[in-house]
Amino acid sequence: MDGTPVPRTEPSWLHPDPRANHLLASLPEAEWLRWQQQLEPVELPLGHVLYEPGMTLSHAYFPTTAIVSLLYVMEDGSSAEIAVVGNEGLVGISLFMGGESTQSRAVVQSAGAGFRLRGSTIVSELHRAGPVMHLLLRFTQALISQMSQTAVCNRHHSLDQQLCRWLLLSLDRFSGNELVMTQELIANMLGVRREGVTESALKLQRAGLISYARGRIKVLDRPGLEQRTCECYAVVKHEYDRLLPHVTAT
Amino acid sequence: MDGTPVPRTEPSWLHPDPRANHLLASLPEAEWLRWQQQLEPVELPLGHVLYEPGMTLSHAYFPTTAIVSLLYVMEDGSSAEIAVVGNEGLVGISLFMGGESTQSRAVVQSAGAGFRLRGSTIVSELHRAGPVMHLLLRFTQALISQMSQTAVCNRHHSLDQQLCRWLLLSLDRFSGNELVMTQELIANMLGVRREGVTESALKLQRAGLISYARGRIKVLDRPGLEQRTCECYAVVKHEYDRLLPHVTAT
DNA sequence: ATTCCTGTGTTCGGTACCGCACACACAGCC
DNA sequence: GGCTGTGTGTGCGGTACCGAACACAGGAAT
Repeated sequence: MDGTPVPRTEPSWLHPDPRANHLLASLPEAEWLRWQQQLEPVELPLGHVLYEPGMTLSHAYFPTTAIVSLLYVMEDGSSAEIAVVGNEGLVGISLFMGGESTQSRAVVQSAGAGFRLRGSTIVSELHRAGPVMHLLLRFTQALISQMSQTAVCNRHHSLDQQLCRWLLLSLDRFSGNELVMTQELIANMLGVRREGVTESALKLQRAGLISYARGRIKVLDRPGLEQRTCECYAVVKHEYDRLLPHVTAT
Repeated sequence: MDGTPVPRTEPSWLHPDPRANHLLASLPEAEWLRWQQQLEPVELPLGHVLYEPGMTLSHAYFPTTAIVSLLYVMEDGSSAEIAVVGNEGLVGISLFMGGESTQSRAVVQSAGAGFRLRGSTIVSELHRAGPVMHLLLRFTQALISQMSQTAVCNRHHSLDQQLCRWLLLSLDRFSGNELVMTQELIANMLGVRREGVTESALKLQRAGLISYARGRIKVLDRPGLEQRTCECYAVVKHEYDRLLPHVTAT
């Protein structure tokens, strides 16, 4: 944790330092000062929907301890995760990309906190065509690579591998080794049956990589997961590290 | 076709009006004049690789009659298409998004012509933070929606539906109703077996929607294809129309 | 303790696609 | 004509996942 932690009276896990978000942390001093007063702390409870498909966005969200899924929900109700955003990024790129809306839904996958910023602030910042623009665009590029890899992974890899990838991606966006997440929810994210997740999770459990108990996953052997997953995880991770050097957590 | 078709001595199919590319066509007058002299006509033969994963890009490509696939090739050689770009867009967004390279490969899927522009020109244009920036970003947003939808489609829809989607997407980026494309190549794009494509194509043929003969697909009943495909096609098409109103071809 | 509910484990038949092998069909070339 | 190569059709067994049904287990409420 970098930045300047100031003691507060309110619980610190609720609104920690904005700079726990790596994008905010890597803002140059001048921009940081401009933004600081405008950042609005928000609580992001599990399942909370930041935006729905087609909805005009008003704010961009910078998670600090929360994890947000970009989910696509089909006409028949089945769904698939397009990408995950945690403290390494921001939710709501369509604000500055143009169009002001997406086809996807943004749902809080792991409860936590974050900050938000009015869309107009971001847009005007983009127009300065300075370092913030480059930061935002590089993050978008990283997000694109995650989406591409999701497409590829959905096509070619086994559920076992995808579950590992998903756990690792979530873990990277989360401090600690325990995720609060039912198999049912994971199945929604991956766009598969719950039973499939059960089976894959059992394999991982028997191999001693994780321990699973009623919605709490504890990761016991991270290297083991990395060994079982497909190349997709590493590709995405490298791309994030390359494009957002400040962000290198983990 | 908009723009101003001028008779030429050279074969017109080779280097038609740059403004056959809809992005170029929707440039404001001032920007168009700046770019015009810098646009370099290029021939894009079938199978030509515009860039490889990790390669630093020098130019952005604006197809006019060609279609380019953004393809991801895995370690084991299998592949999957991430998105298609034709005369509605440009190839090489990573030039201005930052990072200057992608994890994917850009391959000419249907031979034709196009124009290219030095990367530095695009970047400096972006820094003006004017209408061109918005145009480029809106196109990127449209491309993102295509990628997302590919991910979803790969997860949930049958090969039959995906083949229809693929044909329609290609058709939208192509004038005429005949594609030159072997089943083998389509299989590569969709990331499936060639035999699978054969079977699906047969169904379409028996239904009288297409006719297939040694690498030439003639589309006989476009509405029929639209009826058979999944929602993905319409979603992507609407998003392109919404974000790039000038581009509305077909 | 009993009940209820949520979350997890298990089974079974079905299907869509895979990998492989091979047969055929058309085109160009000699 | 016969040859060759490329593109397309077909038939196999195998497997990964689906849909549905159900059994069970832990925690919370009563």
